[in-house]
Amino acid sequence: MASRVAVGGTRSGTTEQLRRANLSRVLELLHQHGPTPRSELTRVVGISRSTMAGIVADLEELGLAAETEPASTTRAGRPSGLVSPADDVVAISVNPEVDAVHIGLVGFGGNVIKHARIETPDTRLPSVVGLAAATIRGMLADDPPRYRVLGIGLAIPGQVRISDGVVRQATHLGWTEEPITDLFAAATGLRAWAANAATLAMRAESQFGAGRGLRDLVYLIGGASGIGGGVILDGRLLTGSGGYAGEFGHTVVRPGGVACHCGGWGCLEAEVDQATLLEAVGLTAAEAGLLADRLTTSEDPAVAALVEEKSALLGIAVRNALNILNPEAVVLSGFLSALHRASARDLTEASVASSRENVEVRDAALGVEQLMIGAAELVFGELLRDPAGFLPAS
Amino acid sequence: MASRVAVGGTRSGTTEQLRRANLSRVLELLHQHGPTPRSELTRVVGISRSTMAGIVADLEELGLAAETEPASTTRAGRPSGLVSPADDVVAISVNPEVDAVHIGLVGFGGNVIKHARIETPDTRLPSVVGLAAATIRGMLADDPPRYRVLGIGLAIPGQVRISDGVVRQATHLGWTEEPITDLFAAATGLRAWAANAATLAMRAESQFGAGRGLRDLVYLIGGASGIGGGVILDGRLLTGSGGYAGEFGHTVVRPGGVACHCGGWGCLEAEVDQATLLEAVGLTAAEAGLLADRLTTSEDPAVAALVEEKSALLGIAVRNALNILNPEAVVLSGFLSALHRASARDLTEASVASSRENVEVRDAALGVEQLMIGAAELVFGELLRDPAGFLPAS
DNA sequence: GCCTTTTGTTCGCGTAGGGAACAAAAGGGC
DNA sequence: GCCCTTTTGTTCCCTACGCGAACAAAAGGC
Repeated sequence: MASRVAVGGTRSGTTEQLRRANLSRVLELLHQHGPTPRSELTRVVGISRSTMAGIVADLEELGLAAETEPASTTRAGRPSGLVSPADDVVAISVNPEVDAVHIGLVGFGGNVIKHARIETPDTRLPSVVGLAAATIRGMLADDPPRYRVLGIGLAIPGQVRISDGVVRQATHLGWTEEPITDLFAAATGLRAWAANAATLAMRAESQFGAGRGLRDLVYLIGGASGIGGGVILDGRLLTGSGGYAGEFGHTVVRPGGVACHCGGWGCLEAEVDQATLLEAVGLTAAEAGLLADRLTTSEDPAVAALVEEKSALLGIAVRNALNILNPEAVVLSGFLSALHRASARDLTEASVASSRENVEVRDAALGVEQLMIGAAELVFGELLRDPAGFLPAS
Repeated sequence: MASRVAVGGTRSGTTEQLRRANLSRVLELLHQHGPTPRSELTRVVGISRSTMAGIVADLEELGLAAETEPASTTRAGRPSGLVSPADDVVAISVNPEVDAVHIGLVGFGGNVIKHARIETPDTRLPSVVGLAAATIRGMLADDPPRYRVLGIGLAIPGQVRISDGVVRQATHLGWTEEPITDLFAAATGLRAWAANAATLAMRAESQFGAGRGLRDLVYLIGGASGIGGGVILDGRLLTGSGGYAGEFGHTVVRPGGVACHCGGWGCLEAEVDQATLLEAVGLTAAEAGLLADRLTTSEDPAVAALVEEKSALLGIAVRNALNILNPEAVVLSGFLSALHRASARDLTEASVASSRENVEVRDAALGVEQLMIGAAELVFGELLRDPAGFLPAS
């Protein structure tokens, strides 16, 4: 109903912002829905045919879209050209883990073109940067160059200050106050952006996964190191005043309960953790992928009781989130998804009736490519915000 | 940094939206900051002097602003005309309570021009509408007419469906599924909008009270009928997918605790209620205004213990809100403010460190006019969204 | 009294988008 | 197979908006 018009740069030219905003709008549609007939773009955006002609021409000139011959038609009337996002424009995704680095090449629409997992025991930052830079060079070593690279998106398991791309703390990797985007930029000559991995996982699910098409979404992800999450409201990522919103891991689910490393007691993260569940079914940390299956098939009554107890606690956190945020869906990922699938409990029960209407609890839909897509979204998001302003600088 | 350009109506004319957006922007500044020199408007909005001249001229022509003689100058240079919001443009506020109806006349900037409290034991809707309509006629009975009335804003103690202004349920007044805005429109010939009273109280505090100037805000209000609240994120009211976000009253603060009418157990609203506090210090419901004073001055150790217990429970709800939303401030109103002032407890304690940084707990700043201002904001909000589009129809 | 500073005003320019008229490309009926 | 209808692309002109330059106006300072 209402569209948003983002201001391009600091540049003046308010009439110019119109074109920038329209370029952004159209490219966003292509990114989200893939190849689309020009006539449909015209309808959806609600501008005149002549204007849309100019916009598509601009996008073609920028090399961001291509108009191909009309697809097979079904109705009468002159067929409309199919506008597709450029297939040679890519973002590079990097996700450092404790024992490996994931590196990917992702195009428009969350299309993962390449995905490599490079094992390494060395998590020191210079080493990781070097390894990643070499891998990236390898991926792009076509002659003539096959891809136009927009930049690098980094999914970091830790706190990241978005404004300048500095890793404040990534405990598992032993990084503190590292200007990681600058390091990657220097090593590769590409622009780089970084954000928290859980946030990016949500972003991926929201755009192309379980949250596709939803405007209001709560995301909860459970991993070895705790519980993270994020919130999308009215189609936009909730950041909070300091950028630290979405800490569902520290929702109180049992006042006076287990002490949490945050200094509180009874936090969701302290009360419901992956290690306890793994132990109950005899799995190691590396086998976390099998958790859902084991929890479901186990015939041990102790396991059933544990699932029941933990999912009740998760239910309290979900309930609070529903009452406060009234989203369309709650998406569970990681071991929380396993817990949810193993339990018969309706996690929305006992929420205020009006907030339960039409709420759905879903499991994450994107598999191992979740983070590659999320990290790439970080880069594509920059492009989509102002397509004409993004490119000339690269 | 980023300005928002709102789409006017369904009307086309994308270049026209620019002017509409700029009119909106400038009028919003006048509404929020009062009379402002034109040169300052030019600086703040960041457009050229010539454009601002046209915008101010448009606003004057619409009768929404007036440019007066230069104020007393202090620096060199040609003095800039002072642009003021029109002082004859008003919204009418209506707030039905169980034993009375509040009716007000409010101008730009939350300026309450008139405020009447009409006692009535009859809460049946037709009776309330009739009473209000008569009072409104009386307030506007100047000849020639003194005010230009934008419309009526209704602050309802109950659930309201914003989209069509239907009261879904107002238990205390005994209303169910009432098309209240239509009824008021028919009775007065004015346009009407309705919303939940707690939401409007927050809106008032956010614009002109304790939350003035803040972009991220959590609001909690405690009244005789329970605990309500709302959230402002990135300067915008959080509505949720169904419009029922902000139900802090049903945050779980003691799992398995007191049964709540919502069907759950241990909700904040069930665990912390006004009646219990009033009883402890020997006040009646009508004397709720004295609560903060009595709680503070009481020397009864039982009262102190009660305050301690209840504020600890409130703290859990606040903590959850902080972790999930990371706001700049939490504003407490009604008896929650009384409880907060009587307690020495830091309500932000035990939140995740990063979410506590720079968070402030404040008490509501607007007094009895809070709801009059909030209800008027409902109407002014419509005007400000698209000044040129709003007026011609009225 | 003149200079500087700041702001309002006027005028012409560039750009974006709308709309009408026409052209093009498909299907459908006879 | 031809003509009509439908839908869309294209071209051209018009309008609205905002910018910027040049000039005018109104204040303070020396």
